[in-house]
Amino acid sequence: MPELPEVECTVRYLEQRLRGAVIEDVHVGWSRIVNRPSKAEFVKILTGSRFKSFSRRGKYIVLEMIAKDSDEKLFLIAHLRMSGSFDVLKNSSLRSKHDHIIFRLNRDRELRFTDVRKFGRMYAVSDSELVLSKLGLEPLEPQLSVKQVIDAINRFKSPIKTVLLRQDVVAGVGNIYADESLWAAQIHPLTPACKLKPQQIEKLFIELKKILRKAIEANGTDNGDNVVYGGMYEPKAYGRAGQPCRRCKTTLKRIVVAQRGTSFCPNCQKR
DNA sequence: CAAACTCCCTGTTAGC
DNA sequence: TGCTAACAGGGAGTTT
Repeated sequence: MPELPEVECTVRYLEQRLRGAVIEDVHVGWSRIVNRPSKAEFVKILTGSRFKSFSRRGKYIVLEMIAKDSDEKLFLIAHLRMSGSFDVLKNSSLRSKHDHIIFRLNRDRELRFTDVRKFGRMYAVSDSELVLSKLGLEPLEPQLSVKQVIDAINRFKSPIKTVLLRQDVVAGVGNIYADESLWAAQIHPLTPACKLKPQQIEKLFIELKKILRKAIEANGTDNGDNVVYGGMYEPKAYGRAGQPCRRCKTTLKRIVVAQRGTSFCPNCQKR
């Protein structure tokens, strides 16, 4: 499932391929993916618009557009959820049965949104905050301080993994990088967040940033489900239950936390 | 208020 | 072999 690094890679991919491109037509094959406005409005607003800037907030892809005949701001925002991905292709190339939204572009190209599970969501809004306002701290934001992270995390008594997954606390962390950072910081996923010492949270924060940067460089994690662009990040904990810990050789354990499969090392991630 | 559960989807896998 | 049922999982919404 795409998380912060995979989304970041997608944004870079799109920026490379879509700079200056114009949307000539929009085809919506599965309406539920368009969250707001209505399907008809979505198509109408975006037709004739031009890509202006490319960014990311948490797991959201934020594309600023130049509207066709309006001075109002316009953002095309997308969330890949479980299995969504974007591709920019020649319009003559073969379509997949899971291509649910197709933006026809100038120069005989198409931006295609493919999503097997159909959980992905798109928004066309004049103010990006309408979609992004509830998001929490941006982990790779350079100005973000350790104190801010400690304050954000320490007030919860729920398990630290549950807190890491909350997008309104820290944005962009999902199941993969929650397990990875907890393993790296040697913290048990069920540790109540408020019981963590500031030093532990600092370590967790530092490891999380390291892992996210490394994963971005590696083009993300390839977990087979969604097609990311050849992700080469190799998880140390995520998805490795039953296999030996890379630090101590103990067999990694699988438990369920917040309805999510969780792998950790029972030896070096003690409660 | 937080925590737990439900729903949306379909490919994959386990079970019979 | 071929079928069905369980399962996974991000996040919004609902219930506890």
